[in-house]
Amino acid sequence: MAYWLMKSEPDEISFDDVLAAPGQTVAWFGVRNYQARNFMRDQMAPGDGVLFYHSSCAEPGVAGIAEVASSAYPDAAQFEQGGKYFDPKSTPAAPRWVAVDVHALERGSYLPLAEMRTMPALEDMVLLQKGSRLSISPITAAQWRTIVKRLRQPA
DNA sequence: GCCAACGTTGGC
DNA sequence: GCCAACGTTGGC
Repeated sequence: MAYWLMKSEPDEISFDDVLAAPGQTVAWFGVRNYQARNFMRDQMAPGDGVLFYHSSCAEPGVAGIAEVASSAYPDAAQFEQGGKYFDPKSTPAAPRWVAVDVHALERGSYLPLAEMRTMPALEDMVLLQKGSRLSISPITAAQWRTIVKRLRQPA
């Protein structure tokens, strides 16, 4: 059982969008970074905890709690010629990029990035390190507990 | 819109 | 294999 923070631009897919999706589940595709891909391919397993993070928006932060709902499978978007996520170097026989399904569980009271930066228990988070821009990053069990507890506090 | 930081590409 | 140039990310 591992824990992850996954970034999404809410203009594209917000946590509420996932809650509203059939089965409260969406495919997490379009990752085009090897480190993030390797986490999905090699380490993610169904049931892993996910913090759903909103990036590139007015107030970045953690919007809700989710879980990994599948193991990694080839990202279909890499084969869609002309599409935003097309990769000419990928082939169906040797797919380069993978996706996983993510299932939304619980919307917390929003935890802004600015507040995360004030929490000593979170100072080692990959997300908070200078220059960090990984779209998927591992978090520790202790960080997970701290954030989930905070998300569950009434606003 | 700016810009720092990072990842990738490609010439050599 | 080096490294400069370029593209992208993402907070502010």
